[in-house]
Parts: sequence; C-alpha cells; structure tokens
Amino acid sequence: MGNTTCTCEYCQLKNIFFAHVKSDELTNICDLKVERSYSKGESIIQEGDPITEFVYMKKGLVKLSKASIDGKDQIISFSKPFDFVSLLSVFSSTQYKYSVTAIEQTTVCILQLDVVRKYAEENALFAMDMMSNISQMTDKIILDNLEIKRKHLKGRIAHVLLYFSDYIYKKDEFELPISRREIAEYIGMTTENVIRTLSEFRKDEIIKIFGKNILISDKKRLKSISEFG
Amino acid sequence: MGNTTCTCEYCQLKNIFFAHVKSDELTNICDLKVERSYSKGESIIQEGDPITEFVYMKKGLVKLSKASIDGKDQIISFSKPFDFVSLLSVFSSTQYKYSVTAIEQTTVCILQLDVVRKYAEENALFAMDMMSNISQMTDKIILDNLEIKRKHLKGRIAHVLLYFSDYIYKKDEFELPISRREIAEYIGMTTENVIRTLSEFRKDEIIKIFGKNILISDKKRLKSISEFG
DNA sequence: AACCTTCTATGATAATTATCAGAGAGTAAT
DNA sequence: ATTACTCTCTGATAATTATCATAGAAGGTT
Repeated sequence: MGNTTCTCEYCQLKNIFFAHVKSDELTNICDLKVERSYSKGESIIQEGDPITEFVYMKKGLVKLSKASIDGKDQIISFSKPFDFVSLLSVFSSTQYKYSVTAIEQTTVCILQLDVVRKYAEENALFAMDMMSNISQMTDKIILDNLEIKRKHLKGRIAHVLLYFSDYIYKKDEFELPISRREIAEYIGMTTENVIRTLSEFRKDEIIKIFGKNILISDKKRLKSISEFG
Repeated sequence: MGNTTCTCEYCQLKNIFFAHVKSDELTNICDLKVERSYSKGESIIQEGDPITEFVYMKKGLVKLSKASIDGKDQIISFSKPFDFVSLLSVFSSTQYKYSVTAIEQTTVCILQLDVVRKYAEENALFAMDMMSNISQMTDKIILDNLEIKRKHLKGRIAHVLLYFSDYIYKKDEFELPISRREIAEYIGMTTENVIRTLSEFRKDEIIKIFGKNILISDKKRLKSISEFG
C-alpha cells in the first residue's frame, strides 16, 4: 500500500463526482484527499472497520465480499474506476458490513467522511450527484444478482465471463482477475462445478483456456447460454 | 385505488423523512402531497413506467418484482410502512426497472419528484436524510439476498417465515401475505418444493398450517434451520 | 531443494432440486 | 350451477448440483 498525490483539476473523476463543486473548492478538496495504491490481493476495507472515509476507485479492480457465519466468503460485486467502494453502509451505518479487496493493482482516492458530509450539506447539487451515483451502483448490484439468481450453473458461468469480457475489459481475450473459487463465491456454486463447467465450455469450443487467460471464441453461443441456459 | 388527504403535522412519517424540513415548509409539502390506497393485488408501479413521483409507504405491505426474459416474475424485496418504494432507480433512471404491487391493503404517500428534488436542492440536510434512508434500504436488500443465496431450500423457507414473523408482523402466528408461488419467486426455487418443504416443516411440528395462516410452534428449530440448513 | 499451500482438474457417488403428472379445494365469472 | 381459473398438495422420476476422493501444477517460504 502506498500513498501518492495528484492534481484533481485534471482528473477524470472530477466530472463524475465533483461536477457541481466550484473550482476553488475543488482545490481545497484536492488538498484534503489521499491517494492509496494496493497490489493484487491486498485488503482495502475490512468488514467491521469503522466508516470514517469515503473511498472511490481511480484505477484497477476490487471485489466486495462478506464472510458468512460458516466462515465462507460471498462476493457481492466488483467495482471499477469511478465507482464508490464505500457505497454500502456509508450513509447508513457506522461500520462496514463487507470487505473490499484489490483483485488487480488498484488506486483509490480517499476523503474523510466528515469532509464529504460538510460539502454535501453546503452543496445540495453535489449531494444529489452523490445520491444518483450511489443509486446507480446499488441498482446495478441488485439487478445483477437477480439475473444470476434466475440462471442455472452454466448460465451463471456464461454471465460471469460476459461480465468481465463486455463490462470490465471490453475484449474477447482477457485474464480472469479472480480464481475459480472466487467465481463460485460470486455465483453461489461450488468450485468444482465452476471448473467443470469451464472445461465443458472449452470442450464445446465456446472458450479457450490458458490458465487464468480466457478467450471467448463463440460469444453468440455464450450469450445464448447466459440468457436461456 | 382511492385518494384521501391527511395532515402531515401529526404523521409518523414526518420524523423519518422530514425531520430537517421546517414546519412551514412541511405544511407546504403537505398540500402538494397525495395519498393513495390500494387493495391487495393492485399494481402501484409498473415496470417501465416513467419515474415522476416519489412514493413512500404509509400503511400496508408491497412486493417489488421484476419480470425476466422468460416471462417469470422474480421478487426483489418487500416494503413496509416508512420505506420508500420508489427507492431503486428514482435518482438514477427515468424509468422504473421493477414493479410494485400491494400484497396487503396499502396506503402510500406521493410527492411529485420535482418537488422532492427542489427541497433536496435547497435543504442539504433533507437530502442527506433521504440518502441515508435509501442507503439503509438498498443495504438491507443486498444483504438479505446474500443470506438467501447461501442457504439451501429448507434454510430459505425458514428464512422467509422468520422474515414475516420477526420483521414484518412481530408475531408467531400470522397470515402469509403471499402465495407459495410468490415465495418461490422470492427465494428462487420451484412452487412445488416450497409447498413440499412447508409440509415437511408441518410434519416435523415446526409450524402449523391453516391455509395461508402460519403458526410457528418451534421457532428455535426454525432459526437453526435458517442458519445452518 | 524441500516443504507447504492453493489452485486447477477429473471421476464417482450422493444429495438436492426440478420436472412432469394428477387431483382436490377455493375463487371468480358467466 | 357450470366453467375456468389459480392455488395447494403429493408422488414418481429426471436433471442438476454437491460432496468426497485423488492428483498434478503453480506459487510462495524456509
């Protein structure tokens, strides 16, 4: 984990989070902001941590997960640049109810929560922007989980592959940022069956597998499996 | 569906939604507000409807559901008094992505969305309260769905029974507001297996069933099934 | 290098869940 | 009263998914 600084003036995030924050205020925010980097596997937020910061993604990819009673982890969702990662609980609880872990080299920007609160209370348009952002993210999580829920094993695996291919990497060939076990934790199936299904897709020449590298060679079929299988 | 009016001054909702709205403004809001009643089964919001109103629960119980490609409905969650029902999408989309239907005699309060927006933009504390409310609700939906996901059929049914018993009705004996099929749509299982499992619980003397009326006679066991079964 | 752990992989078997079929009860409409 | 629903219920069987066992590959540590 390392800290660096940057000038927010030229950051893409500005237009998303701080569109309604005046230029001089932004400079102020910029001074108060901390940037942190995490390498793959590092923990960014631990379930139970007090919520004192407002964290958003600048670069990389993270997973949001929660430990269940029986010790197993469940993955809630993934977050990419311009997403909040402290979106759940941040305005409704004092402690995180889930963990955030880097699954790729990741950089986040951090503001103290009371600073964000102060700006939100003074600048309602900023508060509205934030609300809209949080709303969009939680919508996505809820509707994505609903999609997964209605599918069978094969459809769920297809869904995950398409998620990374179309939504995250926008390429047909990519390196899976998570293990087979983590896919299982995301879709609510066993690791063995995830592996088995991927092998099956390989045998059926829908995908090619080189370790963690996946090449989707028949996307049409994969989409059809995702929708109806 | 019927319209009535009430004085907001004495409404319990005031303390939840409008804690930071001044008394004279509240009178103003009260005048702009419409109250609507729906009987069991009536549709309150239809998937695809344009979002022009801000709807919150005053009395009763509703289900939030979404039709999937194959025509089947999936139930996302239930909302009870003091919940927003237009919580998803309301600040992030122009159209509803889910339907809301009364599953009990229900009364909702309705404000035009632009009125709410106006107040939120003028009164940041009100905006923050709203954000906190929406956040709490979406948190609950996400975490509840996660709980259901990690459980097997029996655990899921136990979970649903405890949800209505402990969270909605706060009684061990209650009338199930939804059909077996709707339970299936909520937990992602088939209607037959929902019925079968309820019968099993009855045979094991965990619950008593009189049509839609349920009496939980061994809550300890039901809780254990919910957690580990 | 030797050791340990996790990950990927596959097969056999057991458990869980879905599907199909049939039937009675309740409800609403004509 | 009859028809046409949907809902509840049960059994038999098929399909899906989990569990258990085993093993090689990969990565990290001492």
